[in-house]
Amino acid sequence: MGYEEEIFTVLKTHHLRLTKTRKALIEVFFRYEVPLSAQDISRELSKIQRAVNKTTVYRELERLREIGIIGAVQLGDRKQYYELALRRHHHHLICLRCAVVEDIDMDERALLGQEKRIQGEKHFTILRHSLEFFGLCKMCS
Amino acid sequence: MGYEEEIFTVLKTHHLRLTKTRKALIEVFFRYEVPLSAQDISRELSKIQRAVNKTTVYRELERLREIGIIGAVQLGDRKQYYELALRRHHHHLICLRCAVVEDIDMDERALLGQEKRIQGEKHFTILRHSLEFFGLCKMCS
DNA sequence: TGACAAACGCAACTCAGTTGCGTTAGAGTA
DNA sequence: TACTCTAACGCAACTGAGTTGCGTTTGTCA
Ligand SMILES: [Mn+2]
Ligand SMILES: [Mn+2]
Ligand SMILES: [Zn+2]
Ligand SMILES: [Zn+2]
Repeated sequence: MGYEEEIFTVLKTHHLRLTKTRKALIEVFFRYEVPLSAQDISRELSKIQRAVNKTTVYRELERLREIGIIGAVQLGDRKQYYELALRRHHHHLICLRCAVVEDIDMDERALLGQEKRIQGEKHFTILRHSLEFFGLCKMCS
Repeated sequence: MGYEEEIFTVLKTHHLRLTKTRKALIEVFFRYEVPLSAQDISRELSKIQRAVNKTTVYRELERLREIGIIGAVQLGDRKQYYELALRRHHHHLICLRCAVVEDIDMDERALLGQEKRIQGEKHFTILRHSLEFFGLCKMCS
């Protein structure tokens, strides 16, 4: 079963319908590898003649996040960004000048070790972490 | 020279005056070890009979950030938080249920190694990183 | 094909932060 | 101490991201 089919199965188990809007919105995430904001989504849907009200976009993003299809990312400005949660865990490089975003894979074994230590010391259950790198991209530095 | 005096010297070199408001605002940061929002600052200033207009708070926070006295932190909600930049580099544990925030120190040697590798591979100049841990605190888990 | 809940659009709203502009007040100088 | 210059301040109006309530439409399943 491909990723898209898997997603549609997840929707079904949550009694979420496969509307044209929802399908188009999920496809937007498949077409971009960078985190997208509500406005990004709106713009992309308009481009393909599937314009929707912004309330729908926000509600949809929240629903997809709740059921784990997308995940929220914070890139340092006041917006929420989202990306497909099925991508393997990774972090981002964010250019402070041109705002370009790049996915970054890294060996997190040391980090997971630290998490384990912190959980023990602080009696805090760590569920997730956010790690983003800010700086200047090739073009801007 | 103590920290406060050092800060006041920095202000002077940037031609920033030592107003009652600015002094009180900086002292608020010294009294709390957790990141503070503009509203937190406003509330604390009101408590000590030094209430100021919110525009002043926002402008002041931005100025202090520009000259490096405070640094911005993002804790997952839509607000900006700030803390004294003179604190040694550290990260945070954030409880997803009660929102309590705790400073966390960790060995970042492995992380700095990864940064070096990324800089080389991606031709991206990393200037800073944000690393926050989300989960459930002792009381909430 | 009918019923029912999910999805949708719209307008009005909230909340964090910003802008323009006129007034007030530190701080260096006379 | 008074003078001057500009940083700092308050206020009102605004912006932009996201939210809410509610009435209407549409998918899905029987
Ligand atoms: Mn990504
Ligand atoms: Mn801290
Ligand atoms: Zn760049
Ligand atoms: Zn808690």
